[in-house]
Amino acid sequence: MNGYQRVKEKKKAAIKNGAFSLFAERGVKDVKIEDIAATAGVSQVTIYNHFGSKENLLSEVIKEYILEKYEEFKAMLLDKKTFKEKIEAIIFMKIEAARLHPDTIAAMLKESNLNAFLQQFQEERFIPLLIDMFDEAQKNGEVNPAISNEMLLFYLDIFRNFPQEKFMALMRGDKIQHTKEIMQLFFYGLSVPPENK
Amino acid sequence: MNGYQRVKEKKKAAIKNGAFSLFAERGVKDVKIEDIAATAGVSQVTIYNHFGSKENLLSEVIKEYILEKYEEFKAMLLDKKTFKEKIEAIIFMKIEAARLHPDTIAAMLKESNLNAFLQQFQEERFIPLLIDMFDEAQKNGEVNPAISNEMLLFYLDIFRNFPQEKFMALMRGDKIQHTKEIMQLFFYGLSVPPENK
Amino acid sequence: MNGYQRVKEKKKAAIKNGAFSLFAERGVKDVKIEDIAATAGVSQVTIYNHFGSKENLLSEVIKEYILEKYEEFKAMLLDKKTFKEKIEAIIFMKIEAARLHPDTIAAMLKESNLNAFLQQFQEERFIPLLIDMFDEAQKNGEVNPAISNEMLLFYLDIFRNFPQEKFMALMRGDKIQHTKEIMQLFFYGLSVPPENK
Amino acid sequence: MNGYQRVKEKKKAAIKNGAFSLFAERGVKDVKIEDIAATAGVSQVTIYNHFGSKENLLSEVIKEYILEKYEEFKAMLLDKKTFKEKIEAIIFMKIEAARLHPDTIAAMLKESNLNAFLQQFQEERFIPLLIDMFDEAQKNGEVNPAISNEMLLFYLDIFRNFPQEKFMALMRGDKIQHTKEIMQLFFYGLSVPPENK
DNA sequence: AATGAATGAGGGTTCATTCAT
DNA sequence: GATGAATGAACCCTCATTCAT
Repeated sequence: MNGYQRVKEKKKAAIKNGAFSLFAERGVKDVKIEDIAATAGVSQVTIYNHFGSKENLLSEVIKEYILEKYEEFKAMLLDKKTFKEKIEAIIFMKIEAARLHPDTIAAMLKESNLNAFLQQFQEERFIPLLIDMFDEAQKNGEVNPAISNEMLLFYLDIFRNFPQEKFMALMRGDKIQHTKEIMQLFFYGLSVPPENK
Repeated sequence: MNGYQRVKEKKKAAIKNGAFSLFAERGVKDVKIEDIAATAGVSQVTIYNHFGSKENLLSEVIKEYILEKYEEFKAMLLDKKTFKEKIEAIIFMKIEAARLHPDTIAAMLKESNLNAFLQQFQEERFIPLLIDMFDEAQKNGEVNPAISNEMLLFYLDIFRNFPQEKFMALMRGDKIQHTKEIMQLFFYGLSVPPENK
Repeated sequence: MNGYQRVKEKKKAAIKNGAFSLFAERGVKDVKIEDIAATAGVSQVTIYNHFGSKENLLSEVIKEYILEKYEEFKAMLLDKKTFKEKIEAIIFMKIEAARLHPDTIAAMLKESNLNAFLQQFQEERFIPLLIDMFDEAQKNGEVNPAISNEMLLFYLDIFRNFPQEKFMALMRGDKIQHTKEIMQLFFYGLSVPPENK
Repeated sequence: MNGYQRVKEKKKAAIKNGAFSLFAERGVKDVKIEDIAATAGVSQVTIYNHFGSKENLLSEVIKEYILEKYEEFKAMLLDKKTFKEKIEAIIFMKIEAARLHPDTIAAMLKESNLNAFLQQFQEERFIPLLIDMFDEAQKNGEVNPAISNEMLLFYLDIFRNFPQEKFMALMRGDKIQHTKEIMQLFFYGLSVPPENK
């Protein structure tokens, strides 16, 4: 890649970054091309030269975001050793994302026409990683072996999509205590956990 | 109520119902007043005569929806006797709502300027009902008494806001089995429940 | 006229009065039928039953106003004896009108389709009165006999149409002194008046 | 100035000119953006790109007009030597304006939100020029020194605001004779002027 | 005769996108 | 390749007026 192309890629990246932030902050419908152009310090037409349309820009932005998250996620799974650590890390990755762009990511996905892509990505990449993780935990006796794979994924999703504002409010209280409680709820639900008996 | 008023109330109701459905289906921004008018079988101006503005119509529609849900909720709590039944009912109320208007209700609330109203409503009406329910369950030993009120509310919220599409997909499988599993997760988390030991 | 008709006429009068005030205050274009209805305490349709259209209501309102002013004017001319008194009264009638509805009367006339009527009324009724007045004053030596009728009318009009806000501001100062000065200007212009020589 | 700017300025000027004419002819309320766009040979949106809103366009148009008139006025005062010439020129400037846009300028000003600006402009720019002119004329004995500044300004305003249609009608008669008469009225009022005695 | 309800015909404004330099 | 300027297609909302009771 020569110098010229590098500059070009930088511009594209600047546009994408700005667009992502704006989309996440305000929702796709409330972001004008004009805003993205201003944020990236380019003209509106430059955006069209690079991306063709707003919809297209949105798609590219989301794809990049998903890929990035996927790599991060895979690395994390390798890094953490025990099941509990992994679960904890998954939940906190979600929290971090939520803190940065409170729940508009989901809205962004909806506005996009990437359903097929996203589903495929999910099925072929994310889910296998999780299934492996659960399989191992069930073998180790860390997870109730009676629960089906699909239910486990669903359960995890429930925890990964908890309402952010509420969570953030909670975490402004006794953070360590609350974290313990959440993990407890995740592993033992409402019942009294064995170690307390 | 005279003839005029009866007709008027009917029209207003027709507009509200149509507006609610459209808002929930497509998102507020993607619904034109023209669409609502066509759905309700009136002219656009009639909508303005009744509601003043799109924003106002949105507010009224949401307020009505919330109040309705609240009454339904209160009645349900009185009807169900045990804690488990109540929890089950709560989750299934949410599911029913989700089935009818997949997760755009939240988006509607965001577009509205009812934040203050909603928060107050939540704090003064919904939450007291839930706190009472949990208190009683903790006294009865049905719920771990070490868990704080705020954490219990948060936990319930997690379950009430689980991702709909996934849930609907799940329920197209073995419904009874899955329901049992969800309740188990809610009460015992990932751990092996006592009765299975 | 029976009781029924009397009530009806009262309603019409109430509508006209309200309409006149509103038209004069805000300008015809900025007054909605709705406003007039509210001011008169009737429904919009009642206004249509009585007047047929906004334009028509405007016409009737103006006609009535002009006729009233004409009668008042005629009476005043009979009442005042000397030419100076008459001129003074003319100017002050104009001022009074201006104080009540600052310069929107002219705008009202423009919005109406009464040009023909107004011109005829002017020519056949108002102007003859004024011409008589000037003729007499010229015969008495109170007015320069070299000035033509049309120029005299024009000169009078100049004084009757002076800018209101400025005048009102002036009158908040030394009223008596200013009134004297205006009369002096009218009769002697910028030159030093004879009595001061 | 590059090619872009030149074209842009031309377009802006074309829009302003067209807007001014239309506003003056029909009154602000009766001019649609669509009309202005058609007159200037651009699309409606171009007008919004340049001026932001109808109200803003009106303001800019008025401001430009006022500034232009001010410069013209100042130049004229320098050009004319004697007091009488100046007064005559002032009156005829007004007449010319009236001939081009019969008394809708005032209406335009009313519709605008420039009251503060106009008042300041008046007080800081126009009035000082006139005060100087009168001061000098009073020193020279051309004007009755007993008349206060405010009254002189008011008197001049009266003459500058005389009813246009009437004046135009008059001027279709013996123009030179009438002009002489008006000047006479201005300087000597209704009384017999000294030179005729 | 009077009213509550409804409406047709517009008018201002916005925004993604294209044109011309 | 990048930009300033221009635009078509909508959308919200208003108001004089008519309909139905």
